[in-house]
Amino acid sequence: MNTLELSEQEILRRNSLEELTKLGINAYPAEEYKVTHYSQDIKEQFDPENENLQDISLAGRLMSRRIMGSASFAEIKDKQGRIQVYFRRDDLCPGEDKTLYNTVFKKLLDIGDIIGIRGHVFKTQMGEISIHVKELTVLAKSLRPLPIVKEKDGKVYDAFTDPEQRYRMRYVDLIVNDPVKDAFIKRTQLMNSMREFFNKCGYLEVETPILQPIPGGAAARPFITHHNTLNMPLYLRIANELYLKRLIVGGFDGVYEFAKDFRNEGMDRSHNPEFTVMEIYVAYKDYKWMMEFTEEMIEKVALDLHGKTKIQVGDQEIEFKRPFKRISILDSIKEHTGYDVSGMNEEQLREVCEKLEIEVDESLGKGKLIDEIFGEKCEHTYIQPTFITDYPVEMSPLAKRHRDNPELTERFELMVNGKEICNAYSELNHPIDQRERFEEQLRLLEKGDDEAMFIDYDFVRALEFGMPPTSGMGIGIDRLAMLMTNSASIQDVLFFPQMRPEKKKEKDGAEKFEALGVPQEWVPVIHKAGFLKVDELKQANPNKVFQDLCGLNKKHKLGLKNPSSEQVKSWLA
RNA sequence: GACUCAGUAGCUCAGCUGGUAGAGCACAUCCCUUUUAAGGAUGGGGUCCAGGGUUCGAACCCCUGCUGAGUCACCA
Repeated sequence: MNTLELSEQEILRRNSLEELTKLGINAYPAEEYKVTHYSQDIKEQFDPENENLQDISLAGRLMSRRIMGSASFAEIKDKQGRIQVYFRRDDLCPGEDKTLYNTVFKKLLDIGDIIGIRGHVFKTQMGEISIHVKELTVLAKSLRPLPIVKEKDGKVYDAFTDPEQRYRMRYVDLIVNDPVKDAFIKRTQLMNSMREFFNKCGYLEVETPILQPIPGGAAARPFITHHNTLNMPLYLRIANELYLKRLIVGGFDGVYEFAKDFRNEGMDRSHNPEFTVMEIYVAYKDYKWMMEFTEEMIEKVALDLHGKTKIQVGDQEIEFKRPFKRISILDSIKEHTGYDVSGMNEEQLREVCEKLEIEVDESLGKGKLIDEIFGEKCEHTYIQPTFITDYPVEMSPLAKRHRDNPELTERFELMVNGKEICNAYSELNHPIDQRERFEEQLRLLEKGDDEAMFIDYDFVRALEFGMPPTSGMGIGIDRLAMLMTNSASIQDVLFFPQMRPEKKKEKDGAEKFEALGVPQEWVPVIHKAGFLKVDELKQANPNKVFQDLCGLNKKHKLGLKNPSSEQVKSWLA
């Protein structure tokens, strides 16, 4: 890489790396570095009375430095957090040679470098538990400057906030913004908590195909890919429901999967093209049982993560203590709009939508119309966890008909903070009914509903062998993680949210410039001057090019022999 | 996809009605043996997102594009 492409600070760090090498120090050593303690443990365990922790070693990233002549303070960040370390020249370098302190530590190390230290723990006059360093080892040199974030009394200064940079360079975000790490740790705890809950019940964690010939189990636009050997399209799964139910047919009584699903739809702060859903299916249960099971699971998650059930989300306090409120979707609509839509036909529903000023288009069937009304007028009002139950059969092609009303299904969704996070039913196990419902979806598809489900005949075949009565539930892990970590955006609970690729400026290579007669060593300088392509250079004013090049040569002390203005003119000719 | 806002030093941000770019932190040089977003002095660092236009003159005004954010649409 040509130094012209680097910032001043990057050049300095590369120079420091060379200096280290010259001193015989490998800035990227191969050996294991023995770590005996971590920052937080030290702070908790140190007892000045006992004079414990008198020979410890620790490794991490250098986060700040305060150099005062022959003594210095620095902060090291390891997996547990930050701890202050104290360097004194004559303790680090007891002999005549003070290079390690004067040169290596003070001049050649930078914020961001990864080092290992050995020494004893003590308390400073200011009362901060610190490590007095006797041995210093360079473990990895950092060649790029880190954003410097400072904090005092909980107030953060110069925070690294640009969302684009934070998401594109999550590693930097994680290094400098401490709370970011916590959210991701909580996310993993959340999944562990659920897993523990399911395993205790004896349910089996399984894996099912991500590449599916028929994208079933949900209504959504899939990603399509192609398998070369089979020479057929394959879809990235939008749900794993149909596969898990096949396993119930096969005789497993309880199966669950934490699944990455993919939907080729819009992106915003609660949608990412790939996201994580947990789906669980339990034989011989119904949706009423599943509601209780879900409550218990979510309450447990809240307790495991926060030690309490009341959790702050934005400016709302949400109480996850059981039991949650329950209301049927039709009652909810009646409550919020005054309209009793039960038993209405499509036309009547359209009229209601019109009166409520809800925009609907021709392709919508009965189920979708009801869903529109609910989504528009009711959904956002459910801040505290609420089960919405008994959805119309048209919008639930995989759910069993309600035991009391064949127009409805035994289904519930859990609403929290105005959003759906969970969806469950008594699973439809009547193969003939299932086939008919799929066929109804096909009619919707033909009508223009591009989200209606595909027909999966193998799934119907499985049902024909007989599936026990089963209840299934799916929960959006990202959405739940957002709630549990008080994150406003899904991007805050995904390490690497989907982004547009970074654009690299195209530039012509050296050979194209050399063809004009430009000496090779001048090509990077021309690039630096802003002429990335031969055509751009040719259109430029030769005098300006000449002056720019000489200027850059001087400014960056490149030590090149300046071309004559005639030579420059000849390049552009 | 529509609308709104934003893009200036490594980071956070100023920059008035258009007049050759500023601060804090970071960085460099020097001084300083328990400091606390710790110091003091001095200094270096910029394609003001890109491209066009208006103008004697554009970081600033206009147009187009790129990227991101927000609102909406879409998303059972």
